[in-house]
Amino acid sequence: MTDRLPPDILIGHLKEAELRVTPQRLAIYRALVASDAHPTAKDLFEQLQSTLPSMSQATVYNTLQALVEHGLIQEIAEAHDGAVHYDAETTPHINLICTNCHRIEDVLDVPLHDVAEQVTARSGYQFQNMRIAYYGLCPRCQQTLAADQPGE
Amino acid sequence: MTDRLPPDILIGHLKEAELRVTPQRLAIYRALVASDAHPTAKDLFEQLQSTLPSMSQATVYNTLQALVEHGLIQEIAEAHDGAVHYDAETTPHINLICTNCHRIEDVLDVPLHDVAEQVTARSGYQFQNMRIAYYGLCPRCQQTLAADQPGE
DNA sequence: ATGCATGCAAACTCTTTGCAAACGC
DNA sequence: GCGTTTGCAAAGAGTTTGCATGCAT
Repeated sequence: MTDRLPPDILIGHLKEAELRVTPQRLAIYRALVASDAHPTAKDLFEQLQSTLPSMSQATVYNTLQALVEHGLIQEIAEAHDGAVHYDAETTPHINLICTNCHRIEDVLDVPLHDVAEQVTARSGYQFQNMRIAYYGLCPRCQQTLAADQPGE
Repeated sequence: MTDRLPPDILIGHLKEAELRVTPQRLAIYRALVASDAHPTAKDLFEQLQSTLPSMSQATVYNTLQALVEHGLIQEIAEAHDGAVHYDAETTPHINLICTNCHRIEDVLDVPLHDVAEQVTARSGYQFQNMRIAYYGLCPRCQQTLAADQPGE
């Protein structure tokens, strides 16, 4: 778009945040950016077992915490499953959460600035971020449930 | 406003939900409806210690779970403090979350149906509920932080 | 070389569960 | 009286912490 995109743009993000570039951090960050499943710390830990067998759970938690603090990723706690999920998409957007299968999808193309501006104007808060959790049944689960319970 | 409000409207809600009306349930439900602080289970437990000293924490957790399942209250997990907060306001609205003092306020008068409709149309999801978390600095904390750190 | 990051294990918090006694309907 | 709800205590899950070793800068 502007310059060429180096293959290690994530390394650049880490350096700009003044975080040391360790293999663990880079692997966690890469896995999260590559995923669209909004994984938990445990998900990432298990996924990276094959690549970094010696990595500890604490490192995953510490790293995710560091990335959040430096604004590189965001937390999602809206899944109501007791675990914090993470999201590499840091701009305000909508999370679609299926109350049956508990998957989380992103909706990036519904504009939210109007809502944000209205809230800012009325509340006097200084805007930092916004997250919308939309709870519903995904199309797949609608069909499944309709088939299972024809009466309801 | 419309009719007279009977003092035990909450009892009616419990009965409509086919939940037995126990002193513990009523006290928890009342405390939550009366509060605008979006308390956690532990908050409610501690608050009700003086009224119901024999009540156990498990009862608070069980009761809140039952109230959520029957649609009388809602969970808020967006505070990112590791605990689930609860809200007696069950219509879609915006939660204003101060990232400095961690208080949660409601914004009830910003319309959200447009956003909900757009998402429903694009996603094919069957709408159930929506929750908006707006993160920012409340006016009080803006002043406090400005005074503490004049350079930033 | 300096000091931040990692790995390990224990600790901590929040929440859930099992079971007997108590209570609402 | 029947079946749900409570209270207690223990267990469970997710996350954090302390400290010595290792590694990025």
